[in-house]
Amino acid sequence: MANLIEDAKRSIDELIGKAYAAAVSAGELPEGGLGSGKVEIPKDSANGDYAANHAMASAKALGMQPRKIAEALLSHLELEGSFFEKAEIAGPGFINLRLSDKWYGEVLASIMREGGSYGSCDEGKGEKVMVEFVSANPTGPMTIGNARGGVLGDALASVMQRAGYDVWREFYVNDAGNQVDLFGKSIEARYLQLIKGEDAVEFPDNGYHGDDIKELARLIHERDGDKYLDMDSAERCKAFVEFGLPHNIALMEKHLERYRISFDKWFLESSLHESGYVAETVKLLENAGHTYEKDGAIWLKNTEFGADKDEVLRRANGFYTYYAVDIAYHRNKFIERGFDRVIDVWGADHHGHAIRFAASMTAPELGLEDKKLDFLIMQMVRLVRGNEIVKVSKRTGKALTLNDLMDEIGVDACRFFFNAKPDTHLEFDLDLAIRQDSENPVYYVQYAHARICSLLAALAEEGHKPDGSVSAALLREPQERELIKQLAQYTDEIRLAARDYDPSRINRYVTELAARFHRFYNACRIKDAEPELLSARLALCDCTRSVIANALSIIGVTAPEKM
RNA sequence: GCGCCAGUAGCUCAGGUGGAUAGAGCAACUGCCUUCUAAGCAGUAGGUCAGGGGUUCGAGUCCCUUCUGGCGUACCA
Repeated sequence: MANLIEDAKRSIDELIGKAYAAAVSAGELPEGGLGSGKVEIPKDSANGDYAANHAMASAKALGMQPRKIAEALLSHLELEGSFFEKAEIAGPGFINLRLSDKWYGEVLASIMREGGSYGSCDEGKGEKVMVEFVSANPTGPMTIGNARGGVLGDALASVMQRAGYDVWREFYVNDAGNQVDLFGKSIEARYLQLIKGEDAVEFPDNGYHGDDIKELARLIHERDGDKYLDMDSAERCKAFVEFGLPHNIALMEKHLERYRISFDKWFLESSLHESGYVAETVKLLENAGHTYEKDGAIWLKNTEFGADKDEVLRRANGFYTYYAVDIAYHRNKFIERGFDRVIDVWGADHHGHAIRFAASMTAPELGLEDKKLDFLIMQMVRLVRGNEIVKVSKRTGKALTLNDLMDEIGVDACRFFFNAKPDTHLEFDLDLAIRQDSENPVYYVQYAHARICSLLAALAEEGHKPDGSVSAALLREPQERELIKQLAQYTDEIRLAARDYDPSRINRYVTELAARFHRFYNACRIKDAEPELLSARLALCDCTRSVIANALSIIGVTAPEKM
């Protein structure tokens, strides 16, 4: 559970606090306390490893010039035995500090000690969190948008697990409602076309045009022949849905498994209808006076909760809307299943719904005051082929599927590529994707890992093995220090990725880690080094290998031993 | 119209709650393999941070405004 970055910052606060007290006793600084200064890592390491602005922050309170304060503090700064070996004043009054061997040694020691759990922290304190993601309609194959939502949700869940949350992954299956009816009608049309000929049967407006629907019709016909021909349409569609949905859900499960995502639960929308939970939830809102009737439908007075418009809960035809079902579903998550926090990963095409829905969920009768509902809205993936924008739609059936994508560029590249910052639009060039081989950063990182593995193997043959201890005092080359500093950063990176719901930080982190390793590798020979130096560098390599593998496992990318 | 997200190098994107000279990868150019994996390293070049105001010691970052792009504003989900 080591976080050497935070430890170093805290240590500086303490050292400066002590220096201030000493300076006050010596009569060099006035009493009254030091303002709350901030410790930062300067962009340019010429300004030290850490920079403290305490002197500047308390200039007003102490009635002195920042540089004078800094000088007084510096003269009483006791660095002996600390994480720092040197301190100096720079610029308007920054106190810049340089890390000591002790700190570097502690970084490597904690990695060796904690192994695969290095980087974890207990920020989450065991809070029960559900991450609901993908939740693609089971009416067709998953698209490239699901590729993004998939890694985003999965990597977020991983990052939060490591940050000490008790995490649950869930897929919500929309196996009821209008889209499912349409799905049944689409299969029906294809089925009848199969028998009567394409021109003899009209295809429904807004129907699903994809080839997968034709395939379902073909499978049904293959199994049961003309059996459904004379059946009542509603009954026929019901039978087709009962065939098509499980078929599609199984396929999604299979493709997501290939994509290295496994859910704790596939939650069926239909179960909320069957148990009467939707009706009960709507009743709850009705009884509380939050609804009214208009044009035969039941409306939620959503403007009461600050939303910009009201919403239909039950349609004039007696069916509940997705909106009512969503309220019931989230009530179920919090109340029935006791999650403290729910994070829904949704596409930007649902952000309007997210805002209004969040408002609805504040209805006091739902009892969610101390619960937290968050939305991670990811922007759309824009598909281009060269200069041409490719429009995708599940209905028109032109979408590039997740599975096609995995075939073309591989799971590793896919997961790495799509783990991008959620709130930026992502441009995906199909032409580029096909030749996303060596220019893809995922290979750069994997290469670093493979390089270390083969190095460790080669040295093991000569009898050299990491022995679990290391003298950081020997690792004084700038490339070695930069590499160790990056290793130390990992814990903080996980904490921030979890806090900001931005697992793409890990991509950037691990790419930089690989870069620093490559630099170190080119600058520092390991094989022919003096025995003690060799041993220290070997340990550094082993730590790097461990952290690269650790970080890649969050993104869901493999760490190959050979390339 | 209103709302959400974005606009940073030729391209794709980083830039924790304002800090010192705005970064990386790809593309371009120049070097480095008889020595641990060259899928690598070192270096050069590339910028009015969309435009305009403002806040302050200090703004890519905060506020206002204009422009551009994406998405939303269904008795679809």
